[in-house]
Formats: sequence, C-alpha cells, structure tokens
Amino acid sequence: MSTLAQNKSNLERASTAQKVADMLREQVLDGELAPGLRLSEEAIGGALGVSRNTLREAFRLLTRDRILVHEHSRGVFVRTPTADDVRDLYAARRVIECGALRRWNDVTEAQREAVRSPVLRAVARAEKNDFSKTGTANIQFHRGIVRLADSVRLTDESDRLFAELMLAFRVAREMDEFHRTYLPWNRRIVELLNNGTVEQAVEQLAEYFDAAEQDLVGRLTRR
Amino acid sequence: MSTLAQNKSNLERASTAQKVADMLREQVLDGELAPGLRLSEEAIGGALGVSRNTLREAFRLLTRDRILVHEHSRGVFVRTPTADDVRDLYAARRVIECGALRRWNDVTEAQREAVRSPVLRAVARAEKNDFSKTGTANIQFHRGIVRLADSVRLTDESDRLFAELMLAFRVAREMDEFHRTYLPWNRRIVELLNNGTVEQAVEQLAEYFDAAEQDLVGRLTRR
DNA sequence: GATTGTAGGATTGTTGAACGATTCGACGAT
DNA sequence: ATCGTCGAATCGTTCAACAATCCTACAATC
Repeated sequence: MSTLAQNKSNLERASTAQKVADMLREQVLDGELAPGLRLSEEAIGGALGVSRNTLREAFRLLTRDRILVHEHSRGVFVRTPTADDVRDLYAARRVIECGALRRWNDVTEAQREAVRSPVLRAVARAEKNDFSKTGTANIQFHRGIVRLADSVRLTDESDRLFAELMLAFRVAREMDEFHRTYLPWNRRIVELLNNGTVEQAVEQLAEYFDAAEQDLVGRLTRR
Repeated sequence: MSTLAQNKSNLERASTAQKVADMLREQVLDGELAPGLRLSEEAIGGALGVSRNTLREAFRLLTRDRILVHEHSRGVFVRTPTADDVRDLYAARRVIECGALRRWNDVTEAQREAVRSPVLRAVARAEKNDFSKTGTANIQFHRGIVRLADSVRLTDESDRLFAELMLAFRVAREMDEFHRTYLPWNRRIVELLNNGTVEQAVEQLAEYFDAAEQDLVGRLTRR
C-alpha cells in the first residue's frame, strides 16, 4: 500500500508553472535572488525557457507565499520584509507555536521526537561553527512544534511564515550571532518538556519570541 | 491623513484576474456554484468576457485560497470539503483562536467589542429565525477572536479557513439547527470574558470546537 | 456479463505574437 | 531647483494555435 502511495506522488506531474515556482523559491531562499530585486518577465522567462504566461502563473504562486510582491504595472520583486512584517510574523508564531506546544501530552512519541532532535543537531552544528546549518536546524525545531497541532493547514501556513522569516534574516545582519544567542533557549525548552512541565516550556517559548522579535526588529531598523 | 489612505486603496486598481477571482469566490460562497462543480475555462471565460490566460490566473488565486481544487489536465472544481478537511480545519482553529483569546487582557477595548457585538447580533437574528445571517454573525464573532492576535497574516489565513468552513456547511445538511445549537455557547464565552475569567472562556471555546467538529463531521459522513 | 482495448472528440497545458496601458528616466522649459 | 513632456521599456491582456491529456462510446476478448 505504501508503495502505491509513493507511486501516486510520482504520477502527480507538476505543471510547468509549479516547477518554475519551486525553482525560483529555492533561489530566493538560498540568497541567489536578493530581497528587493525585480524579476523581469522577459529576462527570467527567457533564461528558463518558459513563456511569459506560464511565468506569470508561477509569479502568482510565489506572491501568495509572500516570497514575491506584485506591484501593478511595475512587476514582481523579491520581498523585503520590514520591521512591521517581522512584528506581525512573531505575533502569528506566538499564537500558533505556543498553542501547538500545549498539546505536548496529547501527541505521539514520534511527534515529540521531531521537536527534540533538531535541537541536538543545532547544538552539534553550532559547536562546529556552522551557523548556516544551525539556523536551518533551529527552524526544524519550530516546524516540529507546529506539527504537534496535527493540522496540515497550520503547518503549510507556518512554512510560509518560516520562509518569510528566512528572507528577513537575509536583510538583517550578523545572523550567526543571532542563532548562537537563542540556541540555549531552545535547549531549556526541551528540558522543561522532558520534565513534564509543559506550561513552563510554553512560557519560555513566549519569552524567546519576545526577545528574538525585539532583536531581529533592531537588526532591521538601524542599518 | 485618513482620506489619503482611502484614496490609496481606490488607486490600487485590481487586476482583471483579481476581479474575476473575487467574483467567483463570492459566487461559490453564496452557493451559486456548488461544491464538486467543474469550472470550464471556455464556458466561464466566455461568460465573463476574459481570456483563458487571465481566467487561469484567477483560478490559481482561488486554488491557493482552497476554494477551488486543481486537477492536472482535468480542470478546476469547486472544493468539496471532506470529513478529514473539517478535522484539520478545527485543529487549526483550536490553536489559533484559543491562543488569540488568551490575549484578551492585552488588547484594546475596540478589539474586545468586536468580539462581543457579533454575538448580540447573532442572537437578534436567531430570534427572527434568520439563520443564514445567524451563521455569518457567528463567523464575525470568531473573526473578532482571531483579530485579538494582532497579526494580519493570521487573520488572512483564518479568513481562508472560514471560507472553507462555509463550503463545508454547504455540503452538510440542516445547518440552521447547527447554528442554533451553538449560539448559547458563544453567549457563555462572552459572559466569562466579561467576568474577567479568561482561562475559563478559553476552555469553553475549546469545548465548543470539540462539539462543533464532531457534529459537523457527523453531518458530512452519514449522508 | 464483465473486463480490456481502441478510436474520436473535447478540454487542458503551453507557447508565441500582438497591442494598448502604464511606468520610468531623460530632457528641456520655466 | 521644480515642473511638464516625450519616448523607451515593461506590464496587462487578448488571441490563435498545437501538443498532451482525459473522457466517452463502442468493439473485442475472455
């Protein structure tokens, strides 16, 4: 049965627009297309060998994911998150992740492990001074938290939020230091969870959001 | 200054695709386009006087809003929410709305009033046996709750959830009775909030979600 | 009778070209 | 220095075309 399910996903051919959108998303999140950059329909379409119409469909998809912004008759641009965007982002994360974390005692062991293990990985990365991977492992930790809620709609929306956050990281400076600062916080949260003191863990998570938001906003405003 | 802001929104001409999407969304939510219906590109495009390419852009927008589903080489269909969809929907609402409601004491009086007043309106509608408007007023109540979180990203996503929920209502039966059943619950929640017992209100809200989810799933499965 | 193969017509997926509408930047007038 | 004006570049939208895919009906097979 599981093989059938796998075949199904292989059969679901992605449309050209979808593939183009995936490729562009990756390039933006990898930093090859910097925030603020304008994406010319002609240039991109020519380089990728797709027609303008198809490319525009791809742009719409990424606009909905908040990776691009669309200005009428001016074109699409790689989004440049503002301080207000970051505040909004963290307001959403506070509600979603704190709410998801409260379900700690109601979920499967596999779900709990998906929260714990990324923190260990992040610590290992940080000890090797590999801070770019520290950041991605950190996001895995938060993805794991969201998944405690058992809602694909929530995880999908959160993935959009995380993508936007990574864009904000690109705009800000000194992000290596940022990730190093908040790693101990995550360790403490996992510790509290293992102790069974869920409500305290939630409180720590909320405090982490307060601190990280203020820090990131600061790195965005004075620049 | 406020007039300038108004003018700005007027200046932001919506694209044709956006206008078409808005029109189709309205028709779907009003029930003029029933769940499961296939939307032919030629038929719709011809009726609305827009080209196929523009119409396809509109379809993409609505697909992202989960109002339509897109099947490769088969076309787009009005979404027919399943029982699993409803469960996922309520899992997301539980996290979002309970989390937002916990902020009750940290928000402005205007925000609090936007939670209270829809309940009074719903009661008034119900006394006149106007249950379609009872349902919309009820949704306003929940929209007000989400707005306590102070995040446009969260309210936007919630609006998508509510739209999907209204689609589920169309598939289910006897929804008049449904809305009548859960109206007293909302009154009690507002009462608890006014008493200052926020945590009890959150608990009531969670119980409401449990009951409503089970009820709605039931109306969707045995049919 | 139920299942499988096959031809066809209809619909979608994608492209390319076209043209009006809008924006941007440079240039010159005040 | 500020304000119009003009032209080039780009976007918004439409149209026509063709390949790829799906659906239906009918025939063939067991």
